Amino acid sequence: MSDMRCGGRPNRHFFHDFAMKLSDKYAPQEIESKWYDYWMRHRLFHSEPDEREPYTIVIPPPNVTGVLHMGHILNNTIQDVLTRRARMLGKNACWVPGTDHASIATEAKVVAKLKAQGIEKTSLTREEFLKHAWEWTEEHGGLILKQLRRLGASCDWDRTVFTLDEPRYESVIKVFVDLYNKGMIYRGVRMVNWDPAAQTALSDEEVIYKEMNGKLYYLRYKIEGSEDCVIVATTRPETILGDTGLAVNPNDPRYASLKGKKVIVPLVGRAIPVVFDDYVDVEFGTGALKVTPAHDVNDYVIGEKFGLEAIDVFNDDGTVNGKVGMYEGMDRFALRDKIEGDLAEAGLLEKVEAYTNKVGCSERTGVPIEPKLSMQWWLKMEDLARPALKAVMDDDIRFFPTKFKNTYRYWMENIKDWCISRQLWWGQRIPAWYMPGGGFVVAEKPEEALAMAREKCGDQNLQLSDLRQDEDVLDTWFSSWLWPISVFDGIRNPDNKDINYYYPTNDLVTGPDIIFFWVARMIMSGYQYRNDKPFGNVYFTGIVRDKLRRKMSKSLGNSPEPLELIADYGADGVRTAMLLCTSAGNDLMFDESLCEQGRNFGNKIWNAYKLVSSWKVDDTLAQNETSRIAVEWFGAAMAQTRRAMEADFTDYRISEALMQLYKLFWDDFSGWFLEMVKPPYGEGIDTQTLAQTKAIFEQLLQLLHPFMPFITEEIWQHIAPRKDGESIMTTLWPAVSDPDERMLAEFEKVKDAVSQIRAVRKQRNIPNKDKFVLKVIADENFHPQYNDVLVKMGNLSAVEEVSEKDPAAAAFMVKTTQYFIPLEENIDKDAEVAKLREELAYQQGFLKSVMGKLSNERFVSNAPAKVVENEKAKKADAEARIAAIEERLSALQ
RNA sequence: GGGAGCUUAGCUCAGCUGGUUCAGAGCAUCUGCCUUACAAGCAGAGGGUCGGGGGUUCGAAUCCCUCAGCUCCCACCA
Repeated sequence: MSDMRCGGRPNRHFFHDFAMKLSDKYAPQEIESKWYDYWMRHRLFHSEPDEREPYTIVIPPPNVTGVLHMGHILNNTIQDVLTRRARMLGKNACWVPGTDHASIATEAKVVAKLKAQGIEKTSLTREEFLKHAWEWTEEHGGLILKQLRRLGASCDWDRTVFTLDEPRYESVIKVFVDLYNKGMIYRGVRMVNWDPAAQTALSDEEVIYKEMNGKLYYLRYKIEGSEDCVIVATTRPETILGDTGLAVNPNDPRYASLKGKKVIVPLVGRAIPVVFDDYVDVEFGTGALKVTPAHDVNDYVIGEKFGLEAIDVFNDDGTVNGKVGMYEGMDRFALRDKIEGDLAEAGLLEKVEAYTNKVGCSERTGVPIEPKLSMQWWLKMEDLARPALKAVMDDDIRFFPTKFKNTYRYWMENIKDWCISRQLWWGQRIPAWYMPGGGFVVAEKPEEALAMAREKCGDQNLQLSDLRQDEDVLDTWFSSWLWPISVFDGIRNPDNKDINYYYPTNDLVTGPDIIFFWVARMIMSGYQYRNDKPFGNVYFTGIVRDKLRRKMSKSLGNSPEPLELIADYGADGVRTAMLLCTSAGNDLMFDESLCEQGRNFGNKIWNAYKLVSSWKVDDTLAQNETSRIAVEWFGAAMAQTRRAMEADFTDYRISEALMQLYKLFWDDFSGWFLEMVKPPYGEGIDTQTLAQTKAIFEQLLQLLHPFMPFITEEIWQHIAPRKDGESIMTTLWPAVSDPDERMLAEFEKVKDAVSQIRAVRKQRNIPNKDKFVLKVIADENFHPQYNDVLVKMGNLSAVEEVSEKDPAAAAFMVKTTQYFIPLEENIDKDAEVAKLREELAYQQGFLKSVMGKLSNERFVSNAPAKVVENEKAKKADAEARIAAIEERLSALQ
């Protein structure tokens, strides 16, 4: 993109030098790295506790080996805007960055990488594997945080942490031991979601249901001692190996005769009892359900109820084990096809239908989950959930948008215990040690465990080597749920300076997809370990989609590469693009053309600065009236915007806040203010106006800085002399003040008049250079104090108050005021008359509707007085306009 | 199967507790302009019976009912 600066010399800027030639177009590339380095060099992002009010955000930690995608751009742009704004409001802003070890995802990547090198994980010891994993982490780790710097993220990088670094590791272990000692963690055999690819248990939240095209198989189960059979529909015929029962609904007359009977499992030959349970849906399939307690959650429940055996027929990798003595070693999906064939051959397959159903799949590996009975560690959730639910329902923690409160409540009220153990190596290893004679002890350190074991066993000669530590690690979320506390080391040192100062944090910016995984659990841990909420507000972002509403994904290839976008449009441009199309909780349709808009805005700012910097002071000049008004009016306009932005930020309508500024800068500042104070060609500008313009420009830059940090710093550094180490980011935002509403309203009329003058010029083909006198019949909507503005902005020779209408003129109205532009050539009477009639008809229609209301007794008696007054004013207004139009019409004819 | 949300200009969306900030914004479009900051620009203009139907009300984009379409979340239908 070096051709972006074609024609211009390379931008080389020096502090305090704003007289030199600036390039035509804003070239963000070198400017951005320059200022980021400057901010870093002066440690401007760093925060230490002090007497100021803190403002804290903890980053949702991205996967340590992840790379930046558009979702990160969105999420982190918002966090940066919030952080920079807070900083400029005088708060001690601290945005803590970090990464997540992402146990399953990272372990899977490392396993795959080793496999590519011909190394099987199973051939490695735990220590060897972890060494590889750490190497991988160090090689790829933290790249994403470096990429965030390109975006301008003002994180306190000195505070960068990792969920698996030593303090965080120890914190997790400490919490595990504590919860165990409180009786909230237990070990037990339960039906878990088993991922045969990763070979680990998963929590319910890690299972996603995918619609899959499959088949519904109708199998024949012979009734023992009879030639009849029961037809059973199933989507998983391979699980017949584990069938230990057949269930039918007790109210189903078709099967009433089966009471006390047994049926024979096809191929397997096992005789299994028929049980009667309401769970069975008479409508589905044939109304008969095969029961496989070891491989289906519902079947497990039925099995428990009727004392059916649970036969686990699969190995951990999803292949058939030797328990049944058939099909041993086959993969579960290969088995399905094989069994279909074998059943058909044996005449035990009634029919097969196409069938789509939802299959639970692993969030990480994508393979279908195998429900499996397994010994795991569990965390009781009931007590944890209670205060966490209350906090959100009472708006102690506020959700944006609020609709997620419902989702949250439903989950919290139906919460199930959390399976926290994972059969992986990459993560915090569960601090439980098994004793030779059975039983286990839980302790933070091996030595403590040994002491406890000796105590428990009554054997003082017991050695550490006699104990066997649990092989499993903890769910990644069991470390990230402590994040707002652990980043400040508040678990290990609950009374340290940082945690006491920064906690609770202020805002959390994250996606609704992890509301249960992460948000809810952080709230729980917050109350458990700090007795306080972890954050005050949660801003839920939407999903970044392309303009066709498709989710951005690698496979579709519809996701732009963020760093390329930044290279092409500048970080400020990309940030602006993101912010322009986002609102809390709504998906956003991202289109690269938005980046153009963002870039164009940067260019607009750049050019405005170029203009101002080109002005030469003429200190013999006094400030003219137009400039005086411009400064005063713009102050009011800026105050109005400032106030509106404050409201927008309160509601986290960040897109709106930026749009307010966008319009203020583009329309009001560039289109009106600068044009008003701009000196005529070849002339200088008075000292006061230039100073005031620069002061205004600086304030605009300050307001813009949280959104567009780079360009605002660049110009701010140019616009006035700065010391090394000074930065716009540490200045204070202009305070909120009340705008001069009266002036704003009056000025709107002036703008309207100017606009109409320009329209007349265009309609009549009057060149912009040609000056003329504007005549006006003054009334209460005309404010002569702005005549100089009208003259300058309308390019008039003068404004003249008259009392007579000028029929030979182009006329227009602002509110009730009539203006005339005398024309040298005769006007097109017919066209003018037609136009006036059209306007007349509109006004008459308007008047009629107003009169309709006012003549309606019920309206006058029921509506508030204020509303009625308003209608009366509208009536008077319309009447005045109609009178004016009619007069003009008669003058023309 | 339950729950939540959405439907307003060509596109993306604002419109809070019904009444001149009610029909708006940005982008896109059209028409003029290379006007000495900016064509990545300037000036002007067009464009919507607020998803359909019904109701409440003096008055509905706004409240209620109903239908249609879309989206998301939760749930064990084999």
